[in-house]
Amino acid sequence: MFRKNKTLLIIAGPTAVGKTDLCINLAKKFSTCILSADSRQFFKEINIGTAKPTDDQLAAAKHFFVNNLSITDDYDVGKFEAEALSLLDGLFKSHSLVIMTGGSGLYLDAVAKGFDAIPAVESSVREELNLYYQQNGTEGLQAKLEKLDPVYYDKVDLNNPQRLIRALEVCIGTGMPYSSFRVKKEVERPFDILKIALERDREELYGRIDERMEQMIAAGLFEEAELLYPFRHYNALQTVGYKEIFGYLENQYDKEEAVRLLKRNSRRYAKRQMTWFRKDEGYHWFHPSQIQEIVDLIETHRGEWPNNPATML
RNA sequence: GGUCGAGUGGCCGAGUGGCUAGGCAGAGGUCUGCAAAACCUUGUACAGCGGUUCGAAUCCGCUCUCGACCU
Repeated sequence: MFRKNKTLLIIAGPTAVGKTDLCINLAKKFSTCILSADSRQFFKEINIGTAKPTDDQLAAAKHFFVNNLSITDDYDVGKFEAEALSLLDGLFKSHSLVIMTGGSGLYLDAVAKGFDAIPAVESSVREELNLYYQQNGTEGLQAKLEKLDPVYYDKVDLNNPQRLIRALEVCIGTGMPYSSFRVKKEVERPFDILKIALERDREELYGRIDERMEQMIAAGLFEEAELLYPFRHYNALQTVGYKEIFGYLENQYDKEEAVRLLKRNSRRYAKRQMTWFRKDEGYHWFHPSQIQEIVDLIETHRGEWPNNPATML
């Protein structure tokens, strides 16, 4: 077995499954760093509700893409893909193994599988489309798309305004049908990729989610959300953990209901994440406690065997 | 022992003879630049038995369970 000297280890998994602890252990064991692929931990202003690594954890292993953006920044997966690739390029000069972890399936896939190259479109196009949507509804968007890109029109979820708007902004911004860019070809990365996904029993996971939400609340989640209230319209704050509290601050419901929604929406989020990871057959599944099995898999995968198998456990 | 009331899917809850109530929770899924987002799908449930009827969750009887009151 040949030794793979540039391996990107992906650790995926639903929220609260235990990715952070496991990754820090692995980072220490393999003397490497962690690249976060979490679409909310980027933002330095939102802390408690995103379950970011603690200061101690951040100190225990070098992290990238945590607290690197402000909620007022415009950001998207495309940018993340480019930045992550260029960062990895540098990291692989000094590390043979780098860990990427996170719960954002799309972000993980962007790095692992690649995205079609679609020209950037000015944000004003989207703003106009959002306005058009407000005035003409989903039907209006559908009608536009049917004219501009009948091929994609047949494929999209016609009820999903976000999908419709994205396709339209590309059509309008580039003058070419969105479908003409969607070749969906998986790219070959200049490094090897090993994909691991973490799972726990549904009840166990939900129990952890509820418990962690209580901890977040005790740590001041409501207070943090209140401070961020003026920024609630930023995309970064359209997120589980904050939007439920904004509703409470607007007196749409009481605090008890806000807590219920916080927990419920976190559970649902976890469910969606699992749906995403499940359909990807490239993942090796483990319970977070199976660290030894995970280490074994990594070492086997890289063709590296421990000098003395007796010390492994 | 008697009188009265109630018994609807995991929970709440409408429905008084024929038309999928609904909500909550849950489950499954979609996904290429807002993704912790957005969107889709999803339960013949009427306590049991028998009867009336072309047709019953809805009417009648009995049984069971729960509750209230009475003795």
